[in-house]
Amino acid sequence: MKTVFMVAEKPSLAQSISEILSDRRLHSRKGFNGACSVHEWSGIFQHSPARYKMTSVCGHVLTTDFPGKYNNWDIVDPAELYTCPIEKKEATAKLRMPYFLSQEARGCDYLVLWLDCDKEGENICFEVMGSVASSMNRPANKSEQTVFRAKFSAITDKDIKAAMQEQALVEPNENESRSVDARQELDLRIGCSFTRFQTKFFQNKYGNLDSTLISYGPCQTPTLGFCVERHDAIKSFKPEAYWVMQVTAGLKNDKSIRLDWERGRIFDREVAQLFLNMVKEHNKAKVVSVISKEKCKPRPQALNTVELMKVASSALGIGPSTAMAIAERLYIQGYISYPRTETTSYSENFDLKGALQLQSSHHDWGSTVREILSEGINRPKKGHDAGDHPPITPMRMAERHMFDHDPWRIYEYITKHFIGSLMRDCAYLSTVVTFSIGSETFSITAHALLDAGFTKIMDWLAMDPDEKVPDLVAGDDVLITEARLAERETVPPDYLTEAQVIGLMEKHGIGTDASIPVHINNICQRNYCAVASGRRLIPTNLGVVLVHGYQKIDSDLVLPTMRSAVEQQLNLIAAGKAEFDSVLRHTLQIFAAKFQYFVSNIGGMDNLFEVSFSPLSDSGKPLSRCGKCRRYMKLVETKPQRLYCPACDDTYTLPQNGMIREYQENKCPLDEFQLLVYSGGTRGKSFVFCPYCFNFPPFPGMVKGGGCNGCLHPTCQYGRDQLGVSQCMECQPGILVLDPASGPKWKIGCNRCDVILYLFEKASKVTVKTSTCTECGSQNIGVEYREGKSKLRDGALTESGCIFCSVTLAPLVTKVRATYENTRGRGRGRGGPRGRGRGTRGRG
DNA sequence: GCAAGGTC
Repeated sequence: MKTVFMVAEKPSLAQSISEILSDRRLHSRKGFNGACSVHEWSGIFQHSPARYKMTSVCGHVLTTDFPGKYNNWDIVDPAELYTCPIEKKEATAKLRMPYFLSQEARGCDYLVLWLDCDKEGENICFEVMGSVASSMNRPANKSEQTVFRAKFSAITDKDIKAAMQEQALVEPNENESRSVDARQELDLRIGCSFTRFQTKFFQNKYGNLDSTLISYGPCQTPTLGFCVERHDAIKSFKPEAYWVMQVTAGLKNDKSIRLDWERGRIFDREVAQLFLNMVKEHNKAKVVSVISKEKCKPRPQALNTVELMKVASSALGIGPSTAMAIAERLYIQGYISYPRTETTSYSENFDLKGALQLQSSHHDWGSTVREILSEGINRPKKGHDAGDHPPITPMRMAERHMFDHDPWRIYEYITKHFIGSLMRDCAYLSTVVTFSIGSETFSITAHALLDAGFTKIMDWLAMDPDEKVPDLVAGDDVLITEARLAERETVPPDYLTEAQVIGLMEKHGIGTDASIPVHINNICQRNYCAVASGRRLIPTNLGVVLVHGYQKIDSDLVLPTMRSAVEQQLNLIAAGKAEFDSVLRHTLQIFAAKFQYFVSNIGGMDNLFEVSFSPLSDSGKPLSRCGKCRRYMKLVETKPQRLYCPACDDTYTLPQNGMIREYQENKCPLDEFQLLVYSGGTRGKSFVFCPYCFNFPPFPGMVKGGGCNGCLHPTCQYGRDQLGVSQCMECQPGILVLDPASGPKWKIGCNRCDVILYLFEKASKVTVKTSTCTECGSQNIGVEYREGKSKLRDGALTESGCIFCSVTLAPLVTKVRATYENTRGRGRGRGGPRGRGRGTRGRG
C-alpha cells in the first residue's frame, strides 16, 4: 500500500485538516521535537487504498544568513555584504525540523503540501521538499508526479475535501517561492549592511547614544519615518487665527439654541466682520426646512488581526505585541480562533449560530445573546476574504474570573465584537433644521435613537438617546438673541497613536499582520521612539536625528513607498514575468550604490548627531591605564559599556551586563594594559581580564571575548595554566579556574559554562598549588585564614589539598550555576531619571 | 550584535 505524506504550516492546521480528511477517524502522536504532531489514517489516494500521514512545520524551516566568517563586524567591511555568499540555515535549531521531516517522510510515496496559500507558504513548500527528497521512495516510473500542492481558501470540510480532489491538486509554484528567496536576500544584505555601518560609525564617536544597535530596515525605518514626520509637523506648526460666527436664538419655550454657520470658519477678520454686520441687520432667523432622515451606524465586519491590534492599543491601552501574545495564548487554550488573519468575512458555512450559542449563558452578555438567538441572527456584512484563516472569533465561553485583567479584556472585546457583528445596525433619526438670516445659512442637527442595534453590546459606541429636536416647521421665525464673532486659533496635530501607525503601515504595505507588532517593538526597544500616554509614539532625539539624516543623504531610505516599489519587482518574479537573477542583480546594484553614497555622505547625518550627542572623549569616567600610551582610559557606561582611550582614540569592547572594576594595579604581561575584573552580580560569573586581549585574543585557538581564565599564556600568574584546577564536571571543554580577584567570597568558575564553586568564604588567601591530587588528578588548593576566621578543623589557619577528595576541604565547597541579574545598568542610584519607553509595557 | 518573514 502506498503512503501519502502531508505537511501543513503549523501544528493546529495539520490537526484540523487531518480530522476533516479522515472523517475524524485518525491516530495521533507527538513528534520527537515536542512541537509537531503526526496524524495517521487510511483512505483512498488516486483510486487506490492508501495510508495517510500528516504533520506540520512551524513556519519557515530555513532562514537566510551569511556564512559564519562574515559575521565578524570588526573584520568584514559592510560593503562586502552585497557580494558575499549567503546560505540557508535551520530557522529554529532546537526543533531540528529538516531532520524531523526526513525521518517522518522515510518510505512514503507521495508528498502533499498543505502550506498556507500565500508566497511565504509556497516558499516553505520548497523547504519541505528539500528536507524530504532523499528519504522518500522513488517512483518506479520516473515521469510520475509524486509532489502535489493542495490549494485551499478556508479550513472547512467542503474546502479541504475539494482541495484534495485529484484534479484540484497542482504543483508547487516555484516562481512564487523564488520571489520570497529574493526578498529574504535583499532584506538581509540591505538591512545588515546599513545597520553595521551606522552602528559602528556612531558608536565609536558618541558616548551617550544609549543604544546597543543603530539598526536600519526596510520596514522598521519607514515606520519610524511616520512618527518623525508627525513630530516635524508639530514642531513646524504655526498657529493661524480664524473666526467663527456664533448665533444664538431663543425658542418659544425660553430655551435657546446655538446655530451652526454653513461657512464654518473664516481666516480673514475683515471678511468675517462683514458677514457679521450683514447678519446683525436682522433680528430673526427663518426656518427654511426641517428634514429628517433615518441614518445608521453600521455593525462591525468580522474581526481580523490588524483591527484587533488597533482596538487593543487605542481602546484598551494594550500594545500590539502584548495584545498578540495574549491572543496567541487564548488561541492555544482554545478560547479564540487563530488570531493571525487578514480576513474580515465569515465563510458561507461558518457556524455562526453554534458559536453564538456557546455564549448564551454568559453572566455579562448571555441575555443579549439569547435575544439574538430568539430573534434570529442578522447575516453579517460581507468583508474581505483573504483566503487565509477565518476571522477572529470566540471558540469557548469564559467568565471574567477565569482570566487575568488584560487577557480578559482581549477576550471580552473579541467576543463582544463577534456578537455585535451579528446584530442589527444602530439606527437613528437625524434631523437637520436649516435657517436663513439674510443671505447667510445656518443649521442645527439632532439625533434621536431608533434602534441601538449592535451598540447594545458594543456599548462604548452607544449614542446619546436624549438629543431633543426643537419643535419647528418651515416658515417659522426664531428670535436672534445674540450674534458675535469668536476668535480661535488652529492647533497642531497630536503625535501619532500606535493605532494610527498600524493604519499607516497597513496602507503602505509595510510589514504583515504577524510582523507589524515586531516592527513597532523594534523602534521602541532601539530607543528611537517612546510610548507616551494614550499610546502615542513620540520619537526620541536619536529617532529624529536618524530620520533627518536619511532625508538629508537619500530620502528614499526612509520613504514608505520604497518597500512597495521593491515588492512590485518581486511580484514580477512571482508572476513569472521576470528572471530571479536579473531582478535580484538589478535591485542589489541599486542598493549597493545607495549604500556607497550613504557611506561617503555620512557626514551629513553626523552633523545632526553632533548637535544632540556628546563625543566619546567627553563621556565616561577614568578607570584604568592603556597599555599603549600609559594614560588613563575611560569607562563609558551607556550601552554598550566600553573602554575608550582618549589619547589613542581607541575603543575596547567590554563584557556586558555586569560591573567592571580595576584588579588592583595588575597588568597583562603581554601588552601592559591594566587588568580588570568583570562581575555579573553576587550569584553571577566573574573573571579577570585584559581589555586588550579581550578584543584581540593573543594566542591562536583563543576566542574573542574571553578573560584570563581562558588565556594560554604558559607562565602568567593570572592565566589558565596557573589558576586552572580541573576539568569542568558539566561541560566537555571547560576548565574550572580560580578567580584570583573574588575574595573574600572566593569563587572557582568554569571558563566555558555557568558552573561556579563557592569555597572558603572569608579566607584571606586561596591559591592553586603546583601539586595534584593523587586520587582525581585535580590541582591542589591552598587556603589561609586569619586568626578567628577559620572554618578548618580544629581552627587551623592553613591547609592545602584537593577540594573534591579531601574530607576536610570538600565540605567547604558549594557548587552552583551562575544566575544573571535582570538589570540594565548596575546597582542602585544610577539610571533612574532617564526613563525609557519599553514599548510593550504600561497601559495608556 | 544585524533584516523580515513564518511560527510555539
